[in-house]
Amino acid sequence: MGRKPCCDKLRVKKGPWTAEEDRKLISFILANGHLCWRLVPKLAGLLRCGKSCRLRWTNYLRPDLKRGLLTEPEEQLVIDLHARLGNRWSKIAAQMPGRTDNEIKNHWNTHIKKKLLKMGIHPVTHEPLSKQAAAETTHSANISADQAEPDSESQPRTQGSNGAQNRSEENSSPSNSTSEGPALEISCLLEEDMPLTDEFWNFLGNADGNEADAGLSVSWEGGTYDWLLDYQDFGIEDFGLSVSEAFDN
DNA sequence: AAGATCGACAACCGCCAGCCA
DNA sequence: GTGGCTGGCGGTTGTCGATCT
Repeated sequence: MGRKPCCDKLRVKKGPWTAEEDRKLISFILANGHLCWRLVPKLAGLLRCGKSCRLRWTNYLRPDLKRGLLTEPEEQLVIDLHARLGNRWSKIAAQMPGRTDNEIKNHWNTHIKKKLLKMGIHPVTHEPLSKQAAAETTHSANISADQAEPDSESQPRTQGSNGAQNRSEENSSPSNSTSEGPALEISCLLEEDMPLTDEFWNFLGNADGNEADAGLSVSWEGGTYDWLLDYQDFGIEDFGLSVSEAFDN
């Protein structure tokens, strides 16, 4: 297609972020907002592509992120939402303040999927496995145990038939074939997306040289932002301050 | 104690949608 | 209407610590 890469790959660093890079990114974004992500690494003095900066910020550095494993109620919510929405992790994450799509996706793949299989529930259709097995017996006999794991996600990846395309297929979620049980319980949550993100960015916008206006007085002079880096380890709740409270002030 | 294997999660890749000139 | 650019998404891979042999 001749599309230009999002960055000059030859001069871009890849791999795990260092504490120094994190500091630079946090410092820049809280001082300026993210402007255009493509410009962020340049202006912040980072040898990363804008995309990488955006991911690092949204998935790891954002101060409103919760850290640590999903709680039981959160896990149940993920299962319910997945039953209704399928692999639309961003939509699922939108219903769970402080959690990212990446985090939920990882947790699904490493924990919940196995948990559901153990419980005899198909992780994709949310149907009982026995029912699913009956439907698949015609072609699963020769497949190894791993491959036999009923999982549409392990189909050969054909770009264009993946999640990106699902986004334009509003009713492609597995819930179409399931009973309404959990889906009804959460239907009220799906009326509209959580507004948290916008408020958060408004907050950052206010931080444009005048943090006090945002209700949170943060000193960036002299690089005193260690408190923010600490969120990575403890989560914002551990400071006795919820994000919504911060916005309300 | 050392190497092999596994599991969890951070990060990357490639695609699409939407915006704008 | 068209093409380029950016942000955002989901799938996949890479890395590293934990556990096992």
